[in-house]
Amino acid sequence: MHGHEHGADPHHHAHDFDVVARAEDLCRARDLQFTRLRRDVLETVAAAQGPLGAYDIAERLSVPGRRVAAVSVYRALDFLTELGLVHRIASRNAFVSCAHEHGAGEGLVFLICRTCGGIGETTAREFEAGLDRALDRAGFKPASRIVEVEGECGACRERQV
Amino acid sequence: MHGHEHGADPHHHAHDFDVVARAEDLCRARDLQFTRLRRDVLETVAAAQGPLGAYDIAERLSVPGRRVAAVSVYRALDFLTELGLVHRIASRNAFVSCAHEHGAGEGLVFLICRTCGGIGETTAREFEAGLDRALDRAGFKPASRIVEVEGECGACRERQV
DNA sequence: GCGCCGTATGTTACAGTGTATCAGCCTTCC
DNA sequence: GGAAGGCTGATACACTGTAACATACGGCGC
Repeated sequence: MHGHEHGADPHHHAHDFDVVARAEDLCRARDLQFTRLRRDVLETVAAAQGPLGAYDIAERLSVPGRRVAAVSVYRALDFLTELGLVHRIASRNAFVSCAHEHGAGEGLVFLICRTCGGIGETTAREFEAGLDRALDRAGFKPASRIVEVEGECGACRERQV
Repeated sequence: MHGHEHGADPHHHAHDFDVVARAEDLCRARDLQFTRLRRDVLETVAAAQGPLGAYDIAERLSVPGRRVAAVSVYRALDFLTELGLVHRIASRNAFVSCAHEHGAGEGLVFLICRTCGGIGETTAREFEAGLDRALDRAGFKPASRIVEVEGECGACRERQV
């Protein structure tokens, strides 16, 4: 599993090549800089099969003559995460790219496959609504949510049948 | 916020002193050892107002003459987490104690307060059901779930009105 | 041109998180 | 007594993340 499932109709982006185009649009629209480093980091994450750690990214971007420090990668990742182009997987301390548009109340869920190590996504509005009710009961005012499920993705289940 | 909210009727344990008793029962029932280190770690986590990192715990347990290494704390935390006596907060790399009984299909949610830094809990079966449907649609077979919400807890909201 | 300022990046150092490995200790079981 | 297994200690190491400061580059006013 190295793409994304989205909503009730899972579909896969084997390459996610359009993330960069989306990044350019977003940055133009908001008058932000889409620099070389940010592009490199985004492309690296998008090209990866699974989630990448910041130091992995730094290593992949470092070639003899140009060394990219992890701290620079973190800054680029912060920038990209802010724009929603990259997601952080808290339970793995790693990052994945994402070309989707994400709206509020969408109920974004990350699916972490134990077998292939890939990260999928799905959304569930109904679950988001149920969560909101629970938060309301508890008197808690939410600002951000993290929902991560570990298990086995469909592709890996089929493969081992 | 330094207790736990549970279900529709939030209640607080200011001290969680009964966690240790629960640990003893559990270990007796399963023929596991509730050693001094494990007890110390559990008591330290339970006594804390907010989540504690493993190194924090190690430091608090270390006195001149007895130094507790972080690695020992990790082992004890693994043990306690396995029993459900301690929860790991993935987005904070930290741990909290918990005296509840947790059943399957319960929909456990961690509430992380930005203001006081405390960790609350709530549960929402309906939300769990919605999540299960979304996972089913995506063809994903779940093994474990992490739901963490960051925001502002009820106590802090009242305090600043 | 020149200086100023804000943003992005480079560099180093450091703090925090987590695991691997080996050794010793203690209890239990034969 | 001796073997085996579980727990802890100790050291080293890898990985994750941030703080602090310096530098480079581009725009803008003069």
